[in-house]
Amino acid sequence: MKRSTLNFKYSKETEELAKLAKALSHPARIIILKHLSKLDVCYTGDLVDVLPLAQATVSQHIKELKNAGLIDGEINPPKVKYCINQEKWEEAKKIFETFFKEDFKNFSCC
Amino acid sequence: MKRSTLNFKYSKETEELAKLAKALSHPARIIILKHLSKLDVCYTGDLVDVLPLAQATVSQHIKELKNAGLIDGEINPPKVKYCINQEKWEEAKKIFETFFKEDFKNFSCC
DNA sequence: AATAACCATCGTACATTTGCGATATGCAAA
DNA sequence: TTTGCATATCGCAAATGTACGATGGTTATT
Repeated sequence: MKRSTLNFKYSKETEELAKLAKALSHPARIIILKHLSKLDVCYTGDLVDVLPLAQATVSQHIKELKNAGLIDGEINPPKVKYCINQEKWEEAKKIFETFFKEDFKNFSCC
Repeated sequence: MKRSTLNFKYSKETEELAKLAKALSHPARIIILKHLSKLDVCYTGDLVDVLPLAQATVSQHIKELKNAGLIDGEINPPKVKYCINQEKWEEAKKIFETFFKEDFKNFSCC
């Protein structure tokens, strides 16, 4: 997609926040993360059971969470075990915290 | 879109988090929110100046943030003044905080 | 070797998002 | 009244996201 301002780059910080937010922007992916946070182990089949979606679709959502770095998968055929990536999760937490910590100077704007 | 499980509903909480995350899922919208948090007043033109996008596109992103409830606009022709909706902002903050506060039971999973 | 179980990936269809130029609106100034 | 300014909205094109059935690969079981 074209940019009206040439060579413009969003900051790494901004890009990362947007990317993480996008990973969280679908209810199914929220459910997956919540589910993973409550179990010792978790297989794809477990997730298919708690979601109103076909196996192929769940697998796709899992893939996106992996791409965002929020979860890891351990292949143990014929099953695949998933879990939250602690390090990335803490990073995400901090990024959102920082964002929402912004001070307001416009208390009486609108 | 069809659901493989009939009558399934995501919880209000989950839906709201996903909705807010979607609002934050584009770098331009992050910039807009950050910019608004730093100024007493802010007009559409100011935002067009700091973004690599055409006026029509910026206007569209503003509209989405309004739809998410995160910002308010005060029409004052020919300009429109924008600001962050404090109440919604605090609500969003809490929702993300709660989500990231999840305890982990799978520390040694993968 | 054949079968079954679990899961990722492919191909496809449709919906949504993103972006832009053009146009419309509403007010202020000339 | 005409002009100009700031902005929203429209109409369109391209890109991306969402969902599914079908297929294929890997391992365990028979």
